[in-house]
Formats: sequence, C-alpha cells, structure tokens
Amino acid sequence: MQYDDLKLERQLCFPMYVCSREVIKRYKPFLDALHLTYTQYIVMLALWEKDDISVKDLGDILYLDSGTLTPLLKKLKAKQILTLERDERDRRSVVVRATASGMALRDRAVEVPEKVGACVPLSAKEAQTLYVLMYKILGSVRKRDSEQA
Amino acid sequence: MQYDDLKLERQLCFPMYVCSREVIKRYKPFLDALHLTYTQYIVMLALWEKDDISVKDLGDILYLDSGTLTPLLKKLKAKQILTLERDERDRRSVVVRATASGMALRDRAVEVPEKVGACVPLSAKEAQTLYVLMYKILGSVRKRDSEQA
DNA sequence: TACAATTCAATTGTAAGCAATTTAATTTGA
DNA sequence: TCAAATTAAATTGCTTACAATTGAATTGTA
Repeated sequence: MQYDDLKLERQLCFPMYVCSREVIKRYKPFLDALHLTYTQYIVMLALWEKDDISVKDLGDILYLDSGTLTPLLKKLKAKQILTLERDERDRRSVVVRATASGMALRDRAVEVPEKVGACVPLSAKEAQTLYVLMYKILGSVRKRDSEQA
Repeated sequence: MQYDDLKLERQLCFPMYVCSREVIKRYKPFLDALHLTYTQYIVMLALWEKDDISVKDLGDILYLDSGTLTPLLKKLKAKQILTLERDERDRRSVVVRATASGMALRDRAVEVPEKVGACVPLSAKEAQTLYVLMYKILGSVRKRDSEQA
C-alpha cells in the first residue's frame, strides 16, 4: 500500500522513543528514594565520573544544552549536592562540583543500575547488541554536529 | 571499582534516551514543513491507521496518557486536522477523527520516514535487530502494566 | 435496583527539552 | 591593537511528559 511506510509498526524511532520513556519510568521508584529525577541522576553520574566539569562539557557528555542544564543544576545546587562557580580562568564558563553530600549520594545510587537492569528482559548479549547499535547511531549524530561547526 | 556500575558508558538506558531525542531532532526539518511536532506526528500516524479512535485507545497505542494527549489533541483540533467528539454510546469516551485536511496531510507525510531513515546509519538488518530488541523490552513493560490492573 | 468500584477525560502542578535570543567574555586576525 | 567573530551560560517561550487528582459516566454486584 502506498502509505505502508507511515505505519507505526514500521517506524524505528517510535519504539526507541517509547522504550526510553518506559525504561526511565522503571527508574522512578529507585530514584525517588534518592530524591532525584532521571535527568538529575545522569547529571550526577557524569559528575561522579568527572568532577570539576564545566556546564558546557557536561552538556556535551549528556547531549543537553544550557537551556535544560541551567535550571536543573540550580535545583541540584539548592539541594546542596553540587556547587556552581564561575571559572576564574575563563569567566564565560561555570564549573560544577559535587559537594560531600553529593559524593555521599553515590553510595546509595550504586544499587540502582542493577535493580533497573533486572526490570529489562534482555540477556547480556542482547543488551550488548542494543548498546552497540545505539552508539552507532549516536556516533553519526555527533559527527554530523561537529561537521556543521 | 566499586562504582563501575554507575559509569555512564555502562548504562543501557542512557544511550536509548539520547538516541531517541537525537533521532527525533532529525525529524524536525521535515515535520516543520508539515507544521507538526514529533508527538503530533505519531498521533497522526496512529489516526491514519485507525480513524474513529478513542483518546484511551490512542493512548494505549502511543503509550501516552490523557494528561499529554488532551492538550495536544486540542491543538490539532485548532489546526483543523482532526475532530473531537463525545462518544454517544459511552459518554466517558472522546472519539478522535481525522478531517479531510488531516487525511490530505498524509500525502505530504509519506516522504518523511524514508528521509529520516537516510539519516540513520544502520543496515536493514541492524535496524531490524534494534527493532526486535526494543519491542522485546516494550513487551515486558506492557505485560507488567496489565498485570498491575 | 442501589451503590461501590471502575473507567475515562480533563485538570493541576512539576520537570524536562529545545530553538532562539541575549549578554558577557574570550579569541582571532587584519 | 582593536574590532569582528566566536563561545558559554542564561533567559524566554513553547511543547511535551507524567503523577496525582477530580468529576462524570458506566459497570459490577450484593
């Protein structure tokens, strides 16, 4: 049929969009206990790996812009789990740092991935395949962005 | 290391979340031409496949609730591409129908999937693998929801 | 039949996302 | 050197998402 390409079941983006949202919902009970939303959680993941990071670099890692990050970081600052300071060497930049209480949160977060993983019915091998394919897509996305610049 | 599970590169949800958003961005130029957002677009995909559908059934297909759909459908109604009417047989329900101009939009939308597909660097086989894995996750999500009810 | 439970859409309030613009700071290069 | 271009964060405005609640309609059942 001439409209077959428009069938929902033919779309690749649609299950990706739904899957992402549904899996994020699985995080909710565990993240509620930490008083974090999913986006706040991945910001903390990035920060736990690389402290003393600029908003810009955080955005590059998480594929988020300052329009999303600025208000979110202000909320996390209000929760006292991170600090925001102008970079003295380049005053355009703002440096994000986890506080002691932000670092302490890490010990409670460490259970989260396994608990959520248990909700996703893929074998290790399937998960790995999915992972590789998504990063293949992301690789092309990032390349395209840097080419435009 | 004891915190290895918290590394961003170990997460499965994170690339899914980013991938979904980045691919949706690829739709933007094509959907702008149709004056549709991505969510509005998938609502129309569902409607083109199954007209005369309740908000509830639309939500089941798209994994969206009335909190998202109600305002979105009102916008599409204002654009005159669909109508919203109480179901006379069950006045709790609201029935969604594409208008003539909503159906006409389908002819312009038919190019979209191919154009976006060209932006995603996966072979047909890889895309199929990705598709199967995501529906495997969604299958378990849906089952869990219906078990709760 | 009554009435309790359920269902559906709508509403409310909160938190993202993101395009586009603005402002301040830095870098480039003529 | 100094003006133009670039960069970074913040802001604005708009559109989702979604949990929780509300209110109206329907269903199930004692």
